[in-house]
Order: sequence, then structure tokens, then C-alpha cells
Amino acid sequence: MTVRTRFAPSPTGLLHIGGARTALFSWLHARHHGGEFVLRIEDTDRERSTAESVAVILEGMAWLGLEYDEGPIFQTQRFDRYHEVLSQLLSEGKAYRCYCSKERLTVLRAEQMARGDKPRYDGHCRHVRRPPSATTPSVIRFLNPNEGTVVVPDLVRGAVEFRNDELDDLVLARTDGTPTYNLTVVVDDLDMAITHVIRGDDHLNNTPRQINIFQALGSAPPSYAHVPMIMGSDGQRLSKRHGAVSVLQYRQEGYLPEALLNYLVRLGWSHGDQEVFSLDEMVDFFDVRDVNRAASTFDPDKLQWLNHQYIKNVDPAHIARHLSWQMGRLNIDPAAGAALIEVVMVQRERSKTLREMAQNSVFFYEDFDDYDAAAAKKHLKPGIIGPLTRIREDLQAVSQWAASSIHEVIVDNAEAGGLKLGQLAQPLRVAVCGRAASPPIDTTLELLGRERALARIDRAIEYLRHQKSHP
RNA sequence: GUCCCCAUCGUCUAGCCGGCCUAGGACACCGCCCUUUCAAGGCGGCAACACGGGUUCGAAUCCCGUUGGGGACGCCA
Repeated sequence: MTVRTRFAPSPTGLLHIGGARTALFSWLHARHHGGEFVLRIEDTDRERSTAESVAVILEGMAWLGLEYDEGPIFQTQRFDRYHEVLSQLLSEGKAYRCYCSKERLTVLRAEQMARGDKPRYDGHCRHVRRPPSATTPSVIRFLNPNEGTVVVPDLVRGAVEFRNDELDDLVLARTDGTPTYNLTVVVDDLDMAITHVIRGDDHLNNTPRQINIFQALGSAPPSYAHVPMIMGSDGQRLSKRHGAVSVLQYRQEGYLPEALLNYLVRLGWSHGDQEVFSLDEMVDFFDVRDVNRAASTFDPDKLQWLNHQYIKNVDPAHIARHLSWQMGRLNIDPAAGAALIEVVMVQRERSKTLREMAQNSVFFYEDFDDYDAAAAKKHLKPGIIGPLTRIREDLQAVSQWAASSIHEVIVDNAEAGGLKLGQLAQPLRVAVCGRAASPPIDTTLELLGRERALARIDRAIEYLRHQKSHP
């Protein structure tokens, strides 16, 4: 049987870290087994589902590169099928109409809580068996077995047992006739021939109910793997309403999708001491059964470290494409200066994110307005006018505008002026970059281009003269 | 409250089918080295088996309990 997994988000918010990891695990499981991965949008909650959320989820999946073999399938387009199953269950006596008012249920729940019981439906309408009424609204409830136990054979947790009398008769269809989650998942997982359901362990408690529904439908449930939640730094679960940010925000912040994926795969899963995994390695090594049972905490520092690893080691041309996107966000025209790939080469060691790389490379493409105040104060002092003027002449005269020859000029000038390398390099750096930190000054000058470099030195000299005359 | 899940350094984890563990790696942090800046890199350091009972010659590893955390208890998914 072909392994088939699915990722089934509800479009009621963003695609966050937790969802992305569930999607990744499902995707990896399918790929590892040469199976198929399905994307299903669980949009039966008409109140909260939005087209924007759908778009964001699809974009997030695409950015991460989690390609699906089928989908997106929308549950709202399968209502006919759900109704068919509903009437089947109804006619077989495995579901029934419930006419209880919301008020009655609220009171019931309050009483049960007060008594120290688990709130659950009391089966009041179980044996009423009235046809739908035009005047009294009704829902359809599943007739859950009230004896025995249900065992959830879970790939990460082992067998988890629930007593049927802990489970109540859940609502399968709302007053307005629309089906609810617990019915639609079952029908869909069945119809879509899903073999492995990998999802957050917040669903573990729903699983015995779903298994009972599978049974009522005369079918075997799929295999389950409930993966632990991801917590925020405050120890609280990461969720749409708590500390979760869209995966797309990581793109904006300059993270590589492969770095995020790598970070995510190591959250709750490991392969010995290995930290960095190519996509192929993930597919090869991943096994849901190796997923941890304990929840883990999201650590932005480690994500950043991994991102830096990728920036440093991945093909510069690939990084350059992502850098180009970041440059675009800063309204920088990459054609206005050094080739992006060259910039990547000199900046990758000192850039943990692509956004940082872009921000620190703006001066290659655009003149800056002001010098960094602290840098100017420290390095642009009147005494440096002479050395800057002399090196400017030598730089203008150098035959080959290349880092090596530029380097020689700097060394020679420092020596001739009785300056330590840093005493000349730093003022020069501030002059051409506007700040005290940059890639090595010789390559920086090379990438800047002679014309631009000389112009900026001129500007610095002018600035210094002005400072001198107007202290 | 009831049910379910979980428990190794601050964080992610290795280990878990018992001895190879004076508990390993990574991130972060702190030193030192290198150095034209910022980095990168090298070397070193700090730091954990939640607690209590068992079982055993021997337990981080198995069992029970306690405590702590998380989840579920919806006409949300």
C-alpha cells in the first residue's frame, strides 16, 4: 500500500512554526517511503475561515518547498459527501438527532464541573429518535459506544488507551447542517486513502472518537503519530493566538527556507549528533518513530546559527538570489553596484541573516547620507586628512583595481606615514562605508569600484576640512 | 475539576532493549588565541539525569508514587 500522508490546516490564521513542522514531518514521512503527500484545507468553519489565510498557507508551503502531490483540497467542496455519510450513520442508528438547547448544555456542563466531573454530553436525546423538526433546531450526534476501551496505536507514543465512558456523543453536524471537524477528518482520511496521520498531540484526545467513527463506518483507521507541541520561550504552547508568527515572517527577516526546515526537523527529532541536514539527508534519515515525546521550546538563537551556517556554506549564487529579494525590499537596485554574488562572498561570514547582509551592503550600491556618529568621531579626525589625501592619490594611480594591489597601497601608505595598519584602514573604511565595520577594506574598495571609492574619500576629506574650520 | 501526554545542561538533544556515562554533541554564555574593523575560525570553561521509593551485583536507562509542565474536555480545528 502506498504511504499517503496529509497536512490539514484550517485557514483561520497564519502558517506558523508548529504547523510548518507538522507539515515537514508529514512530507518527510511520505518522501521517505516513496509515498504521496496531500494538502487539505479544513475550512468547514465558515465563520473563521478566510481566503487570506488560505493564500498565506499556500505561499508558506511554497516558500518552504513542501510540495504536495495532491491538493489543495477544500472540505467545503465535499459537503455532498459528508451529508451522504451523515445520512448513512443516521439510518444505521449510529448517529442521532439531538434537540437539546445550548442553554441546557451550558447548564449541564456547569453542573458537571461543579461536581468535579469531566463535562460531557449526557446522551439526553439518544433514544428520542425524532425526525428533524421545522421548529426545533437539531444537531446530529455520533452514538459513541459507552463501554469498553479504545486503543490508539501511536507511532511516537505507543498504545494509548481511553475508556469509552470518558467519551461523549460528539456533534457531527451543526444546527445549520454543516459537518464538523471530527466527521470530516474521518471521511477525508478514508476517501483520500491516508495511511499515516501525523499531527500535533493536541489532537490525541480526539483520536479515540475518530477511531470509533471509523469503526462505525466499517473501516480501519490509519496509523497515527502525534508529535509534541512547540512551546514559546515562556513555556506556553505556540499557537495562533500566542506568540506564533507566520513562517513568511522568517522570509522577511532574512532566513533561508532550508535553514528553517533544518531547524524544525531538529525540534523533536535527531539523528545522533548531526545538526546540519540537507533535504536529501532528512528524507533518508527521518523516521516518525524517532520523534521525541516531550514538547520542545523554540530557540531563535539556534535558528539564527543554522541560518548562518547555510549562508556561509551554500552555493553563493543561490544566496545571491535570496539577497536580491532582500535588496528589493530595501529599494536597492542590484545593478547599481557590485555583482550580488561578489557581495555574498565577502559578506556571508558576517551575516547571520540575509536581511542583515542586505542592510550591511547598501553602501555598495548607494551613497550614504551621514557617517555613523560614533565611527566618525573615533576615526575621522583632522589629523587623518594628510594620509587620506596621499592614499587617495596612490589609489587613483594604482594600475590594477584589485584587492591585492589595493592592499599593497594601504600597507605602503601606512608604513610611509608611520601609522599602524588599523590607524589608516579604519578612517578609510569610515570614509568609504560610512561606518566602522565592513568586509576587509581592500576587497571592499575593489567591489566599490575606483570611481566610487575615490569620490567617497574626497567627500571625507571635504568633511574633515569642514570639521576643522567649523569645530 | 476529569481524562490524556510528558520530564537529561538556560535551550535543542545523544543515551534509553540496565554496566562502554566521573552523562556526549550543538546553540547561547564566559575566557584566551588570531586579527586592518565587524565577523569567521581555533582552543578552553560554565552547565543537566525533577524528587521519593522499589527491582537488580549494578539504573539517566525498568516499575510505582509525588511534584512539575503541557494538552483535551466546543454546534473550533
